[in-house]
Amino acid sequence: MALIEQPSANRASKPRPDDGRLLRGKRSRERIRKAARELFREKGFDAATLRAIAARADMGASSIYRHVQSKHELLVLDLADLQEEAWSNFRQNDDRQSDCSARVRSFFRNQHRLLAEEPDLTVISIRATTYPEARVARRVLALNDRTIGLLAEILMQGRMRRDLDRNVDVLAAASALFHVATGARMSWANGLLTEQGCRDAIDASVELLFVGMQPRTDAS
Amino acid sequence: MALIEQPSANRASKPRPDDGRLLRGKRSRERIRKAARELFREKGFDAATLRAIAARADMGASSIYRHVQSKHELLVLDLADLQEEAWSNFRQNDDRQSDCSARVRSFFRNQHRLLAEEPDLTVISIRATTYPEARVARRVLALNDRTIGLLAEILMQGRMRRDLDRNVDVLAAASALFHVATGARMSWANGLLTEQGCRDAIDASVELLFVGMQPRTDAS
DNA sequence: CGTTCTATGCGATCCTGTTCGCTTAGATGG
DNA sequence: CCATCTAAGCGAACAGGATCGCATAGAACG
Repeated sequence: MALIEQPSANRASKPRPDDGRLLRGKRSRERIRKAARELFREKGFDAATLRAIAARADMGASSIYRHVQSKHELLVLDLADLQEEAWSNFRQNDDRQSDCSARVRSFFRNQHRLLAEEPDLTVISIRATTYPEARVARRVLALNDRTIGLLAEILMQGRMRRDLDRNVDVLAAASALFHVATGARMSWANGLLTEQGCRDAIDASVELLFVGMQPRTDAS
Repeated sequence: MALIEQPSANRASKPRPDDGRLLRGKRSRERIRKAARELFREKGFDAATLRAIAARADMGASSIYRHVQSKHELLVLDLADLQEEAWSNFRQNDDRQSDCSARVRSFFRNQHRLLAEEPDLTVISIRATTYPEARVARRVLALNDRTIGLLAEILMQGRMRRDLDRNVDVLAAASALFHVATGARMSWANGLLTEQGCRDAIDASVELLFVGMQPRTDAS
C-alpha cells in the first residue's frame, strides 16, 4: 500500500537527476508509452495485449509494472495528455467575449475532435471508473473534475456577463454538462450514434440546459 | 456467431414445454442466477468468482456458459428485474396529476432506493457498456433506453399540461436527465458522494434542466 | 429396439492481467 | 576495492474469465 511511508528521518533521498538507473527507467517508460499508444491505435485497447506491448517496447511483460500500475493507466495517461491538448486548443480559439453557450459548445467540439480519433479513450476511461478501489479510477475522476472545473469557469464568466441567471449553481451546471456529453459519447462508442449525431446530441443537450424546459414567456 | 441460422426448412422446432432437458436447463438457470445473486451481494461482483458461483449452483464452471454469455450478463439480468420493480413501484405511487418535475424526481428517488441496496448494479452495468462488441452492452443500452422512454413519457405528459415549453424535445431532455443521474451515481459509487449527496445532486440537476440557466424575467 | 439429434454438463485448456522472488546494474559510502 | 542499497528487469507462476472437445441424457422417429 504505502510505497514509501516516510524517508524515516532526514535520510532525504535527493532526486539526483543524473542517476543512471533513473534515466534508464525514464527511457523505458517512454518506450512503453509509445508502444502502448501505437498498439492501442492499431488494435484497440482490449486487443492490445500487455505482452505485445512489452515485446514492442523490448522488455518483459512484468517489467511494465515497474512503471505503471495497470493497463488502464497506460491509456489514462494518454487521456490526460489529450485533455491538456484539448484545453490549450480551446484557449487559443476561445473568445472570452462571445456568448457563453457558444463557448461551451466550442469547448465540447474541441474535445470531441480529439477524442474521435482515439475512440478507446472515452470508453476505457469510463471503464476505469468502474473499478472504484483502483488508483486509476481516482485519476480519471480527477481529470473529469478538471474538465468540470473548466466548464464551471466558462459558466462563471457567463454569469458575470449576465448571460446566465445569477442564481445558477455553476458547479452543478458544469457537471451536468459534462455528464450529458459523456453519455452521448457512450452512445457513439456503442454505435448508436454517428459521430455527427453525437455532436448534435451534445449541442442539443447544451442548448437544453441553457434554456431549460419550462415554458418561456418570450416567444422563441 | 449465428447460433441458429434458420431451422433450414419447416422442420419447425416446436418449443415443447414438456421436454425434460429443457426443464433441467431451466432449473439450472435458476440455480445459477440465485447463486450469482447471492454471491454478488456477499462479496461484490468482482470478488464473486465464476468458479465460486458454479460451485454454489452445484455445477461445473464451464457449464454456466450454456446458459449465459458472460459474467456481466448475470448481473444485468438482475438489473432488468430491478428496473421492472422500480417502474412498478413508481407507477403505484405516481400521481399523474402532479407537477412534472416532482414526478421526475420521484421517479429517480424510486430507482435510487433500489439501486442503493446493490451498489454493483450501477457500476457493473456501466462497465458492461464499455465492451461495445459484447451482447450485454446492447442489452444494458436497451434497458437504459427503456428508462429514457419512461422519462420521456412523463415529460410528454408534462408538456401537454403546459408544465413544459411546447418546443421541448422530450427525448433529448429525457436522455439528458438519465445521463445526469447516471453521472451522479458514478460519483457515489466512487465514494465522492454520500448516498444523500447523490440524491441531492440528482435533484439539483433535474431542477436545473427544468428551469435552465438563462436569466429569467420572473423573479424566483 | 436402434439410430439420430440436441440440450446440458464437464474437465482440460487457453488467454491475459497481475504478482512474486530473484537477479542485475548502477549509485553511495567507507 | 568492498559492502550495501535500490531502481529496474526478468521468467515463472497465479487467478479468473472464457473456449473446446467430448460425454451424457433425454427426445424423436422409424
